[in-house]
Amino acid sequence: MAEKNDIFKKVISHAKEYGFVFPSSEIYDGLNAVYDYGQNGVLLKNNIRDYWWKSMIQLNKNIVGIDAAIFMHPKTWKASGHIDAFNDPLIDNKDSKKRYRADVLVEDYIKKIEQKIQKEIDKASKRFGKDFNKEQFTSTNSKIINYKNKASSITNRLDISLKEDDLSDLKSLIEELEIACPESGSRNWTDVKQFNLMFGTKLGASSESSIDLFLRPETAQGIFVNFLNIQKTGRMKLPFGIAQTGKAFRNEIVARQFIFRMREFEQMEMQYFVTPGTQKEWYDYWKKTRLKWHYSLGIAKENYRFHDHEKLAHYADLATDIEFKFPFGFKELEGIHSRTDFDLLNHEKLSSKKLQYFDTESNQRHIPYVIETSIGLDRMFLAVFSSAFKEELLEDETKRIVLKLPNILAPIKIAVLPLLKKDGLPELANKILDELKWDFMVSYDEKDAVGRRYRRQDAIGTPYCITVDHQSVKDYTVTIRDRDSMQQERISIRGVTKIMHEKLDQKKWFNKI
RNA sequence: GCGGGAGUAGCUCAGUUGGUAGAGCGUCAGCCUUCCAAGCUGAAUGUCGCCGGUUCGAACCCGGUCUCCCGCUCCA
Repeated sequence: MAEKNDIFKKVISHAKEYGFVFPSSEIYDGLNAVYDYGQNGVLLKNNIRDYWWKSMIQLNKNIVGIDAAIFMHPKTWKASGHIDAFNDPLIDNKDSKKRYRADVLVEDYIKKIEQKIQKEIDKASKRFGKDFNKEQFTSTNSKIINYKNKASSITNRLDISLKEDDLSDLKSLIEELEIACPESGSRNWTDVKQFNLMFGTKLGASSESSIDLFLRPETAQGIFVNFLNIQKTGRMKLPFGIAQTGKAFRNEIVARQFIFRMREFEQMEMQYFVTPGTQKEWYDYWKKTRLKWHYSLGIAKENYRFHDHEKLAHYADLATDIEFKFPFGFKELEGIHSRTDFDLLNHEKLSSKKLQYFDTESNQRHIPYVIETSIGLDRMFLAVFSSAFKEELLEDETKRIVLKLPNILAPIKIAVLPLLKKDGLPELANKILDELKWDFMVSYDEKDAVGRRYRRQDAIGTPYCITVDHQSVKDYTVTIRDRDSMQQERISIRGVTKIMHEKLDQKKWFNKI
């Protein structure tokens, strides 16, 4: 564990030292769980996004992309269930240090009363046998009437205090009912605190005319509200997908582990709309397809695993996570959910607009079912970055720190290095740079011994270094050095662009998906 | 949110019982070198996380606060 922790620390340091990730507003001591991507980080992040985008949209005839706004109509979050589900009153027990949802504690108490009622019914049923009339018994037995009254008055009070956000009454309720911590039996509670996982903001500059908004906690809803627009203007037929990437915001209670759980983060989501009844087969299809996408990057397969959900979210009928072995253990990287018609159905109810698909074969209208694939871009960044980070011991026992990034994701593809800073080598190197820069992200470096420059490129994961030496000036050839093997080959300068295209061929990667 | 650990140069860290800072690597300028870090010369860089207190004097002691890592909790 200490060793794991060690590697994670090194990964974080490396990310900063080489311009990948910085704490946000660092000169002001940073901001909790907010990070900025640096000059190399932004390239890596863009490349990951691009690899995902192309695999979804460019390579699939029936998937299109959109870019929906971060601000959405407030009703969106009512329909999506986030207003209810992302809004929890929490209470801590001071003795056991355990945290509970205050409303759940009360609900559990009500359940216990219901169990008592059931017990009375069972007892009576046994006693009276065939003659037992449940209706009559429950409506006349004074014990049960008392229980029922108590339960319903608690339920009422809970509903009112939740509706009116009366947190102090919620606490009074817990105290009056003498609810104890299930773990420790202690009744030493903190005040109830409201945790709203959605960030609130206001639309409109003046305070009278402004309305309350939320920053989106997921990008998916931007797709659902545009479902009809896209289906109609794009003449889309089921099954079809809509994909988008973009920022989402969650006010996490605890945000930690570097860029793994941030309050502002980027999602890459695709909603696949299917005919009801076919969701299971498409769920299986996307499970397989998404795992193949991950495998295509060449990161060792044992770093991935599925984790099927037993407890399903309010909208799902099937759900799984693709988990990745981060330096701190296996954690969720991507979610694949069968979301049923939950979202479209609710948007239809709240907007009073029909969000249905007309199936010309069956001549019937229906709300499509949805399979969602949702991956965190920042998590993917961390997965790629941490698994690429290697400290190698070379044969001569010197240490080499190298980022073995998949070529297609590397921030800089090629570094052009004149062996010496004289004899016309820099001039020739710059000529090569000027040719390559139109096709590739290229960097140039002439400072220090060439071996040191190779190491600098290794540290940011540059797959190829082109070195211009004295022979280059004579016969117009250069050497290409491979990051992973550290081997060199000599090629003609005339064919350099073509050869680099072959070496960095995108198809090689996409064909594995 | 609770508990534990930590914050000194870009990175890793040292700093003796309080006397206002150092090293290695890196960076920059130059020299030398035709191919895998650590050759030579020179240089820059820190309000010792921040605020306050104690003291003649604080990187060091005390209080608060911010940030990071770990455990618990939470994570539609």
